[in-house]
Amino acid sequence: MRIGELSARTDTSRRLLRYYEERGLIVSTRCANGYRDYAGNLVDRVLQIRGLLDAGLPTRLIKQILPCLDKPRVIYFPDATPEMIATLEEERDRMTERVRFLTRNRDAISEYLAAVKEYNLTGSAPPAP
DNA sequence: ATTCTAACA
DNA sequence: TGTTAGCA
Repeated sequence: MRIGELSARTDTSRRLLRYYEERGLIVSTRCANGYRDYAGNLVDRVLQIRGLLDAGLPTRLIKQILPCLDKPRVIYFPDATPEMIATLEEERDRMTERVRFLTRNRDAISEYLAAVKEYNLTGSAPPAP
């Protein structure tokens, strides 16, 4: 598929897709006219990348752990330096904290919503506009 | 019509 | 990241 389709299927701008390629996060072949040609499996990969980026990981780290994200995770760890391991452990812990944060606020909103619904069912009539 | 590279009111 | 220019 060309960049337009990948962009639509991943809800990612073409500009960003070219940038990810420049960073070595994704690859593409070229058609005779010079247009980039992407493999279908990249849809999942781009989504994966966006998730990692959103979690706060820098592209250079993502590039290193990307092989572990593919279907056959039979990849060996060539350049798994202890520094990188340490950084990843930190990132993982930050993600854990974020999950706690999000879970807490999601639950708070759920309770608020439940309370509002209950009020509308039993409370008095709402003010007229 | 769509994509490409390069560059920045 | 967006946007724009000038091509192909």
